[in-house]
Amino acid sequence: MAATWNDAIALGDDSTASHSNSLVMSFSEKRLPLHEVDFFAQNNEKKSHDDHHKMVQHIELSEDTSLDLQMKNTGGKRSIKKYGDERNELAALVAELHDMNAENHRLRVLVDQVNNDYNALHMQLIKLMQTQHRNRGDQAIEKKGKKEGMVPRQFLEMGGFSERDKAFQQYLEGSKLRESKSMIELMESNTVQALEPTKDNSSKARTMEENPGDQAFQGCLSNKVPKLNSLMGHVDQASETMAIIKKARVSVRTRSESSMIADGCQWRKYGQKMAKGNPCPRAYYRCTMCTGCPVQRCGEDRSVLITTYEGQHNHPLPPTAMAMASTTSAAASMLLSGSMPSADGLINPTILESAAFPCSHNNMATLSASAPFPTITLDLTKQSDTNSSSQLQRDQLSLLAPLLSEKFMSVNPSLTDTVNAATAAITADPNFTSALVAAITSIIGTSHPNNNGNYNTSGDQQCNNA
DNA sequence: CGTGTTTGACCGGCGC
DNA sequence: GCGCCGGTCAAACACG
Repeated sequence: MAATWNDAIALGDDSTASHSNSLVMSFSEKRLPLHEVDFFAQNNEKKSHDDHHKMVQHIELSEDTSLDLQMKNTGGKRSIKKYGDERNELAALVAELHDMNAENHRLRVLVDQVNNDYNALHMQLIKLMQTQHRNRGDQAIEKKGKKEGMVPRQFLEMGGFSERDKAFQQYLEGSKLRESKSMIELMESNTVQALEPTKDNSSKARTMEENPGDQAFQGCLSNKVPKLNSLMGHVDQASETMAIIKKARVSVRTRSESSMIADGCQWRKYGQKMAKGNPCPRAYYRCTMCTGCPVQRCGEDRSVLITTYEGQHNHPLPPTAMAMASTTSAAASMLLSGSMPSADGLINPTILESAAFPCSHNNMATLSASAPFPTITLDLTKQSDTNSSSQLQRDQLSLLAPLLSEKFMSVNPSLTDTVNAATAAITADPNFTSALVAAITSIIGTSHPNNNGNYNTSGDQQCNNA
């Protein structure tokens, strides 16, 4: 990584007087990375203004682990000096460098493994929720969600990610890689077991107590075990989580003459109310592409159309609606992940409420945990040009959906402060929200000519949900 | 006649 | 307990 040379190395040109680029490398008491050494040589080459002379300085490790500093001059190779006194020290540094590289590689493998495992578990959780969601009636779920309200923290978040972070942090604090690996494996096994409602949780807890090697992991869970157990014992946890997802809202603000947003879905108006403080009526729509689809929304204000998506489609969507649906769904998932309570309890809603995302030049995405349900708002009204330079197509927008989730995960080093994590998910990349907004706007812009505010009622879209 | 919209009534949550 | 308000229901109506 870095070399310490106490001796001044003078590389003088001995052939031509014009090539007086005496490279004086004074590294006394100064550590320079290798790339800086190389840059130093190249910079000096530029100063020479001599194109015929190409000087490449490199450090190579010979078979006897000696380190030679060589200079290539017009193809010639000349050994400058050997530093026998420094040989052992440099060799030790190189060995250390190799060790650190190997350790770095192991860390990369570990991180990749953690990410892969998390993704796999995430998919497993989604499948489980979908399965349970199909088995149970939507009405039962809605009633359940209404009665029980918010369920603390997504289950996978509790058992998996945050604990893995702790394990990784413990590794960084000096513990052995093997220990953290075993911890992670243990966490994953517990997470998987937690996803299986048939497991005996008490026996699992007993096993953890009997195993002294799991003390660390148990300590990690100590403050969360009540919550964990309370959740693990419930068969309806997936349904409850599904209810939360259904209640999470993604709000899109657009400027539109139409009373509806043309996003490719079929909407049926089932009510209209005059909202207090708003002269414009608020209309309520349901997705009619499938009976029982939980996605609903309302729009208000004539100049600024506010479309609020609530729930997730439980049926296949046409390509025209896929992009918007997947994006809003991912945004809702991200919102839920970020709105989950911390270890100290529920997040103070005012924190989320004030968590405005300073994306780009203006706040285009805002988080709101104001009652009754957490909402993420994408403000497209500040987009001056609906056909922005991004011009993302629908399929490209669909790629943004997993990006939303990945963004959240990648910048989520610790869930002890989930608000910061959710905020960082978007603010980490200033262009991300801009691209998202541009993509949604492009969809709206391209959809209008076909729909003209009236959605197709011909029923050409099939629904496989009986 | 089928489908979608309109609109007043109804219900439940929430604050005072 | 009461009233307000948001959300939903359902009958009446409109339209192709």
